[in-house]
Amino acid sequence: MYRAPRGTSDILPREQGYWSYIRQKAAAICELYSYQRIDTPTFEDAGLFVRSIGEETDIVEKEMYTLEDRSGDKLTLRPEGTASVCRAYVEHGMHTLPQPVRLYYDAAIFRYERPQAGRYREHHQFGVEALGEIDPALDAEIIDIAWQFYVNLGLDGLILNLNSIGCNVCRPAYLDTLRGYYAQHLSMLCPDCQRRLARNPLRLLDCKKASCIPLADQAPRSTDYLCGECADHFDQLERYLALLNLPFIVNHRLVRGLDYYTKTVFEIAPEGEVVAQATIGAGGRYDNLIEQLGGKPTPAIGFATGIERLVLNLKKQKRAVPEPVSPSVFIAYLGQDAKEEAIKLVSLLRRSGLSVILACGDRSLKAQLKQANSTGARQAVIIGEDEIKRGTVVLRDMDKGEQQTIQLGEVVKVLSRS
RNA sequence: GUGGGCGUAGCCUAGCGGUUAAGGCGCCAGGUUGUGGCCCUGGAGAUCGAGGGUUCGAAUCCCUCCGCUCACCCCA
Repeated sequence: MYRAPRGTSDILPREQGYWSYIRQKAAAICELYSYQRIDTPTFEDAGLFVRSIGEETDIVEKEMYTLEDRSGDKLTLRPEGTASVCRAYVEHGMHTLPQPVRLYYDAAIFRYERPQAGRYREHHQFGVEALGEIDPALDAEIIDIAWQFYVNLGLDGLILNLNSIGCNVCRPAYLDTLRGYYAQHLSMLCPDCQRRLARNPLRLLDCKKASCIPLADQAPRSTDYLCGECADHFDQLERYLALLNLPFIVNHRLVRGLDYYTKTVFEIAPEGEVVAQATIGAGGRYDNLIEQLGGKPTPAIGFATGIERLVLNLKKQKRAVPEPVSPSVFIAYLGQDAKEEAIKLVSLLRRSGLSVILACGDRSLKAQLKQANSTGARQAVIIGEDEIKRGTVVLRDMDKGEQQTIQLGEVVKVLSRS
C-alpha cells in the first residue's frame, strides 16, 4: 500500500476549515497593508538557495531536496520563500517600481529533516516581504503585520522577541569578541557548542543546554557592538514599536539560522514554550541579499509564519473556525422515471444558486433520507412514482420533520425563498 | 544523523503463551408496501506492520527490518 511520503501529510476535508480560515485572514491583512500576492515556482536553480541561505547552514548542507533534471540542471524544491521573491524582484526589474515593493506569498516549503511535532518535510509558509527601503519604520510595519495577523486569528499569549545582529561593518568585530569570550570558557561548553564555535559562533547564544545558558547570558551582546547606523536603526525601531504598542522584548540570545540576515531579527512564539520548534513566525532584515543575487544594492525585510504550526496553536487554544457549509437541499427519488426528473430538477436548482446533492445508487427511501440527514441538508425533495403522475414533489423540512406536497414547477421558487 | 515510545478492520480500543482475535464509532442492510435523527437485529471489513526465531502451540516471548511518533541537532 502506498502511503504519503515521510514528513508529508494529506490535509483532509475535516482540517480544511483551519486552512481556509488562516489563508483568508492572511489575504485580508495583506490587503489592509497593501501587500500584493506573488507566486514563485516550487523549484528553483539550486544555486539560488546555496548563495542566499549560506553554504554553511544546515538547510543547505543537509536539508535540501535537490534533483537533476533530464537536461542536467540542478534544481531544488524551495526550502524557504525569501530567496525566490528576491530572485523575482531582480529578474523582473522591480527596482523600477515605486519603492518599497510590498509582496506576500503562501507556498509549500520543503526540507529534508526528521519529522516531529510541528516540523514536516513539506510544510506551508505565509510570508511578507518589503523590498527597496531601509527605513526602520518598515521593519516596524512588517512586525506589526505579523503581530496583527496573530491577533486577528485569535491567538493569545504570544511573545515577540527582538534583536539586532548588525551588518557587514560591525558584525565581524562582534563575532571576534564573541569567539574570544567563548574561547575562555571552552571546557564548560557542551560538545555541540564546541563544534559550533568555529563555524557559527552566533549559534552558541541560543543553545538550550542548561550548562550553556548562563554562559550565553553573560556573553557579549551584539547590540553593544553595533556600528552607528545599526545602533540608530535599532533605536528607531524600538521607538516605532512602542508607538504601535507592540509588546516586544529585546532578546540578546536571539539569532537566526540563515546567513542573509542583517540588523533586525525577530521571532514570535507562544509564551512559556522553550523548544525551538514552538516558534510560529520569524523574520528579519536582509540588506545584502538582493545585491548578492545580482541586483543593485537593495535593503529589504520580511517575515514568514508556518501554517501547520498555526493550525496546531489554534487547536491548542481551542479556537473555533468556520464549519464546512452543508448543502441546502438533498433530492431523493424512487424509480427510473423519478430519477430522470430528479436529475433535471437538480440542474435547475443549482442554476438558481442553491447547493444541492442528488441521491444516487437507486437505494431505498430510508437509506436516501439517512444520507440526507448526514449531509446536513435543511430540505429534502422526494420524488416517487405517485409524484411523477401528479406532477408534484414532496418537500420535507429536515429539522422540523414536517413535509408538504407542492407542484413540480414551484420547487425552485419555494426553495429559493427558504 | 542520534536516542526513547508505539504498531490489532477506515478510526478508537480489549486481548499480553492455549479453541473460529473481542468491543465501540463509522459503513451497509433489515425491523416500516415510499420517510432521516433515537432504539433493536444482522452483515461486510484484520494475512494482529513485515520477515525470521523460540515453543506441542505466538497478536502475545526474542531478533532483524519497515513504518509512525516524541526528543536532540536545526528550523516555520
